Amino acid sequence: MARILITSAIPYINGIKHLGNLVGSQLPADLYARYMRARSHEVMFICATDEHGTPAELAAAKAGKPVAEYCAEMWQVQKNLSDGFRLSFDKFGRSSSPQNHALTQYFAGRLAENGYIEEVTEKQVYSNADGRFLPDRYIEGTCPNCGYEKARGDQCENCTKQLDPTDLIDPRSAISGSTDLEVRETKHLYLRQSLLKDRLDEWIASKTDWPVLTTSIARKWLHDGDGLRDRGITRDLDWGVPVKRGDADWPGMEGKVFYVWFDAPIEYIAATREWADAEGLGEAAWRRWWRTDEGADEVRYVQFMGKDNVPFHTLSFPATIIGSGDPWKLVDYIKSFNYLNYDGGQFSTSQGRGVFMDQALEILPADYWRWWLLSHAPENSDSEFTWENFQSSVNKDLADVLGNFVSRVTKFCRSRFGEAVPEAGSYGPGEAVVAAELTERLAAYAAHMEAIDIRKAAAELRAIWVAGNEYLQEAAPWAVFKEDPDRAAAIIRFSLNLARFYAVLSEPFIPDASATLLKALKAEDAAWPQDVDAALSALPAGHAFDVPENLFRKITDDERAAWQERFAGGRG
RNA sequence: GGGCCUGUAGCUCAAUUGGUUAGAGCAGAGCGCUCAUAACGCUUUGGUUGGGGGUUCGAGUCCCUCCGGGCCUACCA
Repeated sequence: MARILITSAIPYINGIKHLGNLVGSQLPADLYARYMRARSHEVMFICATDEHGTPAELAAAKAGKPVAEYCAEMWQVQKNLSDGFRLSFDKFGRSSSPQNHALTQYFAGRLAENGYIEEVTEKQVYSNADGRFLPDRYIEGTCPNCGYEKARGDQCENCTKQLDPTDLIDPRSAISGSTDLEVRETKHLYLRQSLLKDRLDEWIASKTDWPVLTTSIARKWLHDGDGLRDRGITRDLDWGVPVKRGDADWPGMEGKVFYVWFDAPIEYIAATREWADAEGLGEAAWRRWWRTDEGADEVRYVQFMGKDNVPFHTLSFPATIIGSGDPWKLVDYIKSFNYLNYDGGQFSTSQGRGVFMDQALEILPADYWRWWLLSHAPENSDSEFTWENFQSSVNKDLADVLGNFVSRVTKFCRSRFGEAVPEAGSYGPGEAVVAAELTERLAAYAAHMEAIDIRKAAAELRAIWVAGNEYLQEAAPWAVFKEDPDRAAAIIRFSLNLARFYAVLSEPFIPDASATLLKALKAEDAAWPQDVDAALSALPAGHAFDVPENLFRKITDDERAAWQERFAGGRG
């Protein structure tokens, strides 16, 4: 048994996430966590909300609420949706937690002691009307290059030229539209990650088994221009972790907070501490996952994230950990994902285009989405959600192949033998062939899950389901029953055991259907099969069961058409 | 502008990292079965691997070039 630490990129607090966000980190992380638990490993699966930063403050203001209250409410909304999708976090924390405040300040203090923090005075645009400093992209104006009137302070969307906010003609606040802007001096802390460039470079170079997507982004940042640049880790905002040096005040930094991307990854650690605190456990309970001098040297740490998060997880966060000089656990493997597109374009929050987590659960149970999203996870390139594809995957894979297999076996048994596993007859060569095939497929399935090859694992699982229908067709118990009822009994006993076997193997992908099936079969043993022959005898002769309701219903053409229209966007 | 990824059957994706005749699922066609959610099984039709050139005994895979799609480019997170 091993110990596996799994973190999913933490979703931003501002609003409900869409299916692309879900499949980019939380859902595959959940699949992996469930699989590792099923294999009897000790798992710590961590997620949280990322609550700081300008967008959270603006969203709260728009909602007319104090930002703390807004975040607390949105945390609950996201927590409910996580539960709805059966995301099996051991802790769904909050980056605004006291634990994260303390740890973030601690890390900053350690980095300062070790010479990795620099104080820099710089000029930034301040909006008098908004009463705040404006991030570059919150300043709009006319592009000096192409004349586009809605160019942002960091880049012109029209001509793609990179800009400095002071380049803009007629600059105004993107928040209020106010032109009452001025340039003020402000002091910030910079993380001197350039000093760690060689160590990070060496570390990344050693990760030869990581996805290309992960390492190529890291290498680009390490080698672009003059190499890895230092990074500002503080902001002039109200909502965030106050800048402190450990427990001590930081002279000159009063009223400032740490930058969201400094405190967000630290929340992985802090959330584990939140878990330990909530469980009434001591310090050692969380530290054994994170401190290599306190047990974490035996931990395998795997992170899941969308490609936009890669630089922070491959560079900034490791720089924070290495720079602390403490034996904190560094990530062992990073699984990164491309984006999921929606029906020929992108998901769009502002245009209401695409399916969002709350809407998805309104129209269909979580398993339907989990299956489609995971079996089409954007691992190698951006992938595409279409309603036609979704409908055919759900109807074919879940309803026809798996659901109908369970249905035909349990109902046939009920009508011929009653609602208990039939006793007569014994397994023969036909069953041995299937068991041999399944032994091979089970090994392949496990190998893909270990390697986090999600689509391949899904394809293998489907093939395992199909094997049941092939067997049933070949064995034809409905015909055999007329001549040799004992033989038919053995076939059905084997098939009922296949159904239990499927419930166990499918749990990481479709936990609800798996639970429903196990319950109907009254199966006490849901352990991962060590031996396929043994597993296919787990339900003994005479074992009573219930015929379950259909595990999955089909999506009709009318529903598909209606949903396609409803989620097309255009603010309708 | 720079960097990276990507283009394979009507659709969604594979192809053991340069190795026989490029494979699956869905959709289409035919046959079979009647236990089951009009479900299942078997057979089968679909490809100049975006175009062109090159390296090699051998290229979907490597190189050059052109065309298309996407992401990143450090103050959104």
